[in-house]
Amino acid sequence: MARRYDFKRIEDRWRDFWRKQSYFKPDLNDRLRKFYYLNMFPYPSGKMHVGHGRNWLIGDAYCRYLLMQGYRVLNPMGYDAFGLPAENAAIDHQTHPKTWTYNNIETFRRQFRQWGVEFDWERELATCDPGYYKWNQWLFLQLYKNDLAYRKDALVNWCPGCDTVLANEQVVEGHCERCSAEAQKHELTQWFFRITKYAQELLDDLDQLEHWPERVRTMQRNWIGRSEGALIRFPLEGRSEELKVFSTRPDTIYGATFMVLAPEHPLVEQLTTPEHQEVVRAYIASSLVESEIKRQRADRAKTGCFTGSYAINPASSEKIPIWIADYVLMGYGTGAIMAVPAHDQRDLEFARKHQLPVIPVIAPGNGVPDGQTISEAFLNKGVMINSGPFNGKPSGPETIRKFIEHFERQGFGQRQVSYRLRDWLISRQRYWGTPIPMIHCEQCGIVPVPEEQLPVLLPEVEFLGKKGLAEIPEFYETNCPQCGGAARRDTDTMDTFVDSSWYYLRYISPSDSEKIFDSELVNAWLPVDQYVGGIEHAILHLLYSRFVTKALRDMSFLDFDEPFKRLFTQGMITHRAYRCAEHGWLKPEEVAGDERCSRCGAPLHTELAKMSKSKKNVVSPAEIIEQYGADTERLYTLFMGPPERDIEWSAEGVRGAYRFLKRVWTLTQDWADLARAGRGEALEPTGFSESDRALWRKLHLTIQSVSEDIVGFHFNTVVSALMELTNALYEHLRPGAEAINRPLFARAIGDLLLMLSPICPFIGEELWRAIGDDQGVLEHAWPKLDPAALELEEQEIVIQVNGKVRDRLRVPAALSADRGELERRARAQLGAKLDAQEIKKVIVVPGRLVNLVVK
RNA sequence: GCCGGGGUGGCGAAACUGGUUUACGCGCGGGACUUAAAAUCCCGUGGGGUUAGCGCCCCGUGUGGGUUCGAAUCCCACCCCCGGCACCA
Repeated sequence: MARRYDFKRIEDRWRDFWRKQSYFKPDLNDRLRKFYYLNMFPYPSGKMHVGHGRNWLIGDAYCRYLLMQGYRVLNPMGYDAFGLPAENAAIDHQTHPKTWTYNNIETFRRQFRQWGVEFDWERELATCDPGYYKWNQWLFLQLYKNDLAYRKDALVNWCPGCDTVLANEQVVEGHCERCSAEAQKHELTQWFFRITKYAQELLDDLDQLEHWPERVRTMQRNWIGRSEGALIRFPLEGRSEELKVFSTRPDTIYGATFMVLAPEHPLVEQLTTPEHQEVVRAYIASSLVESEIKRQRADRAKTGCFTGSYAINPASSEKIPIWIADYVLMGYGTGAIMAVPAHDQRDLEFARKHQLPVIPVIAPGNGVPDGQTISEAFLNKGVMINSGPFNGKPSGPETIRKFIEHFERQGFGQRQVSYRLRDWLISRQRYWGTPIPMIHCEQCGIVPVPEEQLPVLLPEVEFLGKKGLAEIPEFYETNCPQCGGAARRDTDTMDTFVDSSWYYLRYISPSDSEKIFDSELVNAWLPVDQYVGGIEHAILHLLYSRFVTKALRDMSFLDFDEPFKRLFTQGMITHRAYRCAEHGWLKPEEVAGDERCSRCGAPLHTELAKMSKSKKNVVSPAEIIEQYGADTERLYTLFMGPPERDIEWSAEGVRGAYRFLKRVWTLTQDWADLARAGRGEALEPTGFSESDRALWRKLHLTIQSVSEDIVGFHFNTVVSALMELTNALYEHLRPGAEAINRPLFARAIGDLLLMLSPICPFIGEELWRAIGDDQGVLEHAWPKLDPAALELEEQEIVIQVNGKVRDRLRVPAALSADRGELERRARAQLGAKLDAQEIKKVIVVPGRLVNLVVK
């Protein structure tokens, strides 16, 4: 009588069904129990593999659960569609980035449908749509108006592979994060966003984000890199200018025996005396040629040269030489330092190399160190020496504070906080991005495009390959909005991180052509209640979004401080990859039994890697769905391990998931008549048999743990709880139909199906109908926990001797909290074994155990 | 070097605020069904010792200590793995 589990027969029906229903389309005016769930929108890059699926399957399961809990769920979808990769791919595929991108979007839509992943499709957006990037430009203009966007000359990271500028964040260990080419330094005039203005708030507010993973907050803290210290002005010998330095150790100023400037420092030229000019110029030239990576290697020799000029140490009034060296970076602090070799390892190395004096100013407890001979800078606490009025004081924060007060009184320094965070460079010299809405006029200078003229459209040209807008006169030739004269458009496009820094706001009113978003609705629906995405965005995207939110708040467009209330970062799905020395990366089917190449028999190199075409270790959802169905992929993806962890895809694991679904299918189909009959009958716990009570309790234990675990993203334990309940049902049914309590059985199997549905919605809907309900699963309330069902009649109590389990005891629940009774029973049960031993102490944990401590 | 996370069976992993370690699944072994295989179902499965057998004993959550009647869980020291930052003054 049981029909086979034929997933192919059922899946399409439900795909169509969900698409027709309005479950996933909330009315935003209905704000009671609202929930804004958001996955980080994807870059449409061809086809998604099962690793990409994790994010969407988590989200879909979570939202289906929320719907059954009665939430108004907003879960929209869009595409981060601009950017370099689209352009590079378009070049490779001989097509236009637009064609390529929209084709991919179409593929993504098909894949979501296959997975059974639903969204509010009416809110779908793509950042490359003029209706979207218009507001990107508008945002730029607002930032510009508020002095948060500005232009400056900068030595920028230049990628020779991609022919464009990179943000600091896109340079990983000196290489382009995209194409791995070694980054170079170029001087260009570029647009920046003044994110540093918010450095302190971005740092402080991390403390409020208690529902963010600790490691993400830590990464952001590191990235912002706050350090406290002092800004100190050193007079220059024979000049009116001063040299400013930042130091976190102003207490060591008496030990500052020389100054070091970054080679790019603006004062270098003036400070270099004629007799040193040649050497200095040569040094600057050589250090500029050095790439950033090489320069930032800490183990490099400390090269540098003397400028010929001197500064006056404002504390000691000593004359000290000014050097330049490339271990001092122009981008941090003031680009110049006071060097205190006795208490800074880098300065010490430099001093030794160039025979500069070393004066200790903090002595450890055991005597005064000799500046001539020390080989390690002293960084610990001690007592101030050689420091004028500060001699004898203990070093430490208190003394640092006194030093700074001293500087302030003397007028040569003050407290200062410095950040590692730099302003956000957003200019890109490529085609496929949002044009920056600015016009350069010879007469009027830089003029913003008037808002009513937005969007500045990307020209519809035949794609030019690697060139940018600067090669398209039809685009850049324009008139000045102020004087009407001939002028030139800015030909840079924006970093795509600008596009993604506010898209979560746009979903609220995605097709509004009058304004960027509806402030009133945005304030009602945001912050996003739950944001989910990959850990790779821990810094860039999340920091930029936080910045933009704060900037918009300060411009009164919204009224909250942080965009994402909760954040969950899912781990990567990896897969074994095989490589033959002779034949390169191999597909799994080209690998012979004992990890040898099927062509040449050579032993293979194997590694666990992120799925990628190049390593040929991609698992395609289409294949899994063809063979086992979408529910199996969904189930396995959520069951394979804790979602925040990286994990290896396993073909055997997939089969296990499939086996479980078949068990649920068979169980339900075999007993569907009984379940249908039971649904109409009254459920009466007082009349339960012992076996009924056990099932009833198991059901409610399952409801309890499943509900908690979904909210906590512990989908792996959700699935195992459902497996346990299924096993319990099989067990319960073994004696045969006569003994079955029909309404109980109907309830148990119905609740099982309801709880399985968020994860496996196809089989859920199908079997839900099979047991006699004609309403959609999502129209049903989530099973309700009855705490009374969890109570036990009898409890098992562990008997321990000296903390080791020796026996067990069954007691009526009523007695399980009775310490005296438990002890009595434990002693009685263990009686004989104990006789020779003296019981020194008895510990009773009600409801759990009795521990007899014997001599 | 600094910061964060982690280390539990053959494998992926469970274990609530210290209280029965190893749930659930994979794999493996045995059995049933079958002419056979697949599929399915049932039983077993941390290591070692002991027993004819029921059992019983010892060891066991990276290592070494500690706190406690009792530690995967708390404390100290250390080792290893993953991630972030790092010549940032």
